[in-house]
Amino acid sequence: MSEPTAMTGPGAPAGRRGRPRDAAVGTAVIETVLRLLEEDVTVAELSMERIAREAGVGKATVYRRWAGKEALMLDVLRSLDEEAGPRLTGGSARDDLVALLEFLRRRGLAKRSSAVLRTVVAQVRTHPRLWAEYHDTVVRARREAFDAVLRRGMAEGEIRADLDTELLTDLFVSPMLSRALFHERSELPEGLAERIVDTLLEGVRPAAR
Amino acid sequence: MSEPTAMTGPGAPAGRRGRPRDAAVGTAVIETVLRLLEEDVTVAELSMERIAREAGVGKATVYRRWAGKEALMLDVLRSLDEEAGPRLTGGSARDDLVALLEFLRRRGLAKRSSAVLRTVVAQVRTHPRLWAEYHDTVVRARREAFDAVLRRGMAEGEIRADLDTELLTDLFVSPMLSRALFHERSELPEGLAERIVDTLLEGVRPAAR
Amino acid sequence: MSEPTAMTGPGAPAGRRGRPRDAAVGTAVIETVLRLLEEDVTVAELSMERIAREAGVGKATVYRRWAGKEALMLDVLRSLDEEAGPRLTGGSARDDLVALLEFLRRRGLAKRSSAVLRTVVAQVRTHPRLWAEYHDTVVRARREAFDAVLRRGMAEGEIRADLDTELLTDLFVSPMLSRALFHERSELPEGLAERIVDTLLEGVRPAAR
Amino acid sequence: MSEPTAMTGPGAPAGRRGRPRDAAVGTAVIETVLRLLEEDVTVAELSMERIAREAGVGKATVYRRWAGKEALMLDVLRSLDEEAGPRLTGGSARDDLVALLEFLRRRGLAKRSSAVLRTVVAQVRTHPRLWAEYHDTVVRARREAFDAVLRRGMAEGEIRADLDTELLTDLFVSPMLSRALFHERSELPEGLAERIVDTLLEGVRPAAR
DNA sequence: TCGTAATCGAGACGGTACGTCGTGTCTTGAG
DNA sequence: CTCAAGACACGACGTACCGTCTCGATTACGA
Repeated sequence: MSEPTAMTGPGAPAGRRGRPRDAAVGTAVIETVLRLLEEDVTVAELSMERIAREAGVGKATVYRRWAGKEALMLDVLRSLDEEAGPRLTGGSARDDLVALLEFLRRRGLAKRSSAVLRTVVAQVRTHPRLWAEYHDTVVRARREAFDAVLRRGMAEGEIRADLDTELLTDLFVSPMLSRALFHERSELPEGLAERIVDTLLEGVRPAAR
Repeated sequence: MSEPTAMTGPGAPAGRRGRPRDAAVGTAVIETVLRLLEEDVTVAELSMERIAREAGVGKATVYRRWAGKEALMLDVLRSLDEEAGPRLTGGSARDDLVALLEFLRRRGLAKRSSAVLRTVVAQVRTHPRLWAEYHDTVVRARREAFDAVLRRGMAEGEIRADLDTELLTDLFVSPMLSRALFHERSELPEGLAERIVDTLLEGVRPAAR
Repeated sequence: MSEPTAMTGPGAPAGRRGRPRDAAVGTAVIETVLRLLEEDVTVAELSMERIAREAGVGKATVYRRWAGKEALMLDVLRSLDEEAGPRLTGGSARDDLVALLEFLRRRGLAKRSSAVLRTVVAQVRTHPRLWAEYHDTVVRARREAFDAVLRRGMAEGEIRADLDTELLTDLFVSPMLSRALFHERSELPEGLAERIVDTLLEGVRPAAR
Repeated sequence: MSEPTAMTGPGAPAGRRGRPRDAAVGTAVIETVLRLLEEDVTVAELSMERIAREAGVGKATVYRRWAGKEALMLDVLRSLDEEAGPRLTGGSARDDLVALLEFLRRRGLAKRSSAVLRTVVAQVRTHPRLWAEYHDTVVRARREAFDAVLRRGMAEGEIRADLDTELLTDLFVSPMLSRALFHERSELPEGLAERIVDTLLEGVRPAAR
């Protein structure tokens, strides 16, 4: 996990004296949340009370690390994005775009990730401060990866240079994201990444052009 | 509003004996929720208790019509989609697609709709059954409108006929939707609909064509 | 039943026009309460809602006749005292006192009466106006019967004339009443009336006198 | 107060881990009930909600100690019987009987006790299990005190030895109790205890003896 | 080797909301 | 005007969580 939210995370808060924080506690809590979400526990049924109970941890201990349920959820969300992003070939922009989308598709398919994404994102979304924080770290990084690939593609003549990369990123990312967040897993079939990228590259207007 | 949730809405439930339900109650409740959301009341502060109190309605009366907060939110959500969809010119597919997206953009800009969309969607999203219900009514209708326009465009040679309309719909809709749900209002500038449609039509690959 | 409480009872209220009251309704309600009490339904579980439901009667109809649960209970209570009191021999005062107490004992034994007495009295007790009303009708009549017998006994030299009949009535009645109201049915054995009366007559101080 | 009801009272429940119960809470609640009853608050107006609010205590905290309103009332009732019973002279049985009854009379006169007795007894009475519990503790103790005095009186020839002490206890206690519970305070005049005891000792039959 | 100090699990605490039920009133259509 | 049915505003019920607060026990660091 990166740096936790407000109270600082599992490690000791600084150079204090006294019993140091047990790093295992932070892990146990986040793992418990993930486990419960995998077991189809609704986010609405996910009370701090229950999380602490199932993690075998005191409630105060949880609040010592996170300011509230949403702050905890933010860290849960971030824990998913710790895995290294996709390796980019550095070859054609088309292949890199496919790789980036394929990464999103695979994450949407993984039971763990998908459960979290589908429910937790909705929760964090409703807390402006936390959403901003999530956006600034995870989302921004993802967009910047796209941005970089797109700019390189423009430079190398593979992508039209007269287009806004912000808009382009949305055109590529949002179809995959919307399926991962709002649809069934069955709507993330193999080859989807390629189809999205290629359709966008070719355009929807027929041949004749 | 279409047919309400489970307990059936403001109208009489089935039998006809006894005092009939007061249709004004259903309206008052939904209007109250919309008002509170416009007043920047957090979803967390939106208790059934408060809704009933501010609507001047008994709590039991609310529960007589909706099974819970989320079911109520579903109807609130549906109430937003009652407004007539966009008039389609029946002219070029391109113009109809723009019209459909422009409708979404305008709704995302409207204070009322936007506040509700951002928060209520999050609530309904966490309840699979309700989300499915929302999807089956509102979302499906929207997708079918796109589907119809796309098929007509294919028939008339304006759209490539070798593409899956499901995927195409996602390509057109999700960029606009994702901005409405996840970004700031400032990211729904005028002309966005045209830019999305035209970029998709032309394709992202440069020149040669 | 004597005259009901406030709204006047089962008969039509006076010389009104319109559909006359159904006398069967009043009966049905009181019978239903008695039946439920016999079935060991606590008085706390006895809601107006349930009474009306089980009597197959509209709630408003009940409220048209009684001002509330306690007023209804008062009438239920009174319905028990409609049975003719004990036949007094007019012979010795001792035998009449025994007869009066024996009547109370038998009523305390009867399942129906006992259930009502044990629970309903407690309820009515907490409503000063209703208690006064009950006292003025049922209780006063009982005390006056004792009073008459005692005065006759005094006149005929069977009872000490230097005692207050109010106090004497309490001495005779309250032991039986307290067992009927607060103890088990098993504590109302045959012969209890005689033992109370005779002990009181003889006195508790030993022989020597 | 003796041992509270079911959940056990103000003290810790069993285990020893966790924050111990605050003894002040139990006291505050019972005192609040007594205060409200003294302020002529009807038993119907005595909601758990209000008790908790006025005691400045969380509702859950009340329910942690008492299973319901009636169980709480039982403890309120018991709190009245904590005051030391009357000092018995150990002299004549007659004087001890007077002292015991005089104690009951005074309690019936005290505003606090009287208000509680009249209303709380009614509540507890309607719950067989709680009434039994009250009976087994408070009432039994009172009866045993009478029983002891009576047996001593019998042994010393002051009381007829051929009588059942159970019945005798009822003969002495119930007249005073019935006035305390069912009559006005004015019917507990000074000297009442003596009159009851002496009348019972002498007997009601005149002269001849 | 001792405090001193922050940690831990446990669980009580004052609140607030939950969803249900009962109260007494009302509003239907039928008689 | 009555009736059964049942909706209505209100408010209490008993439960569950929230975030805070003690407890006793544990575990480091600095004196």
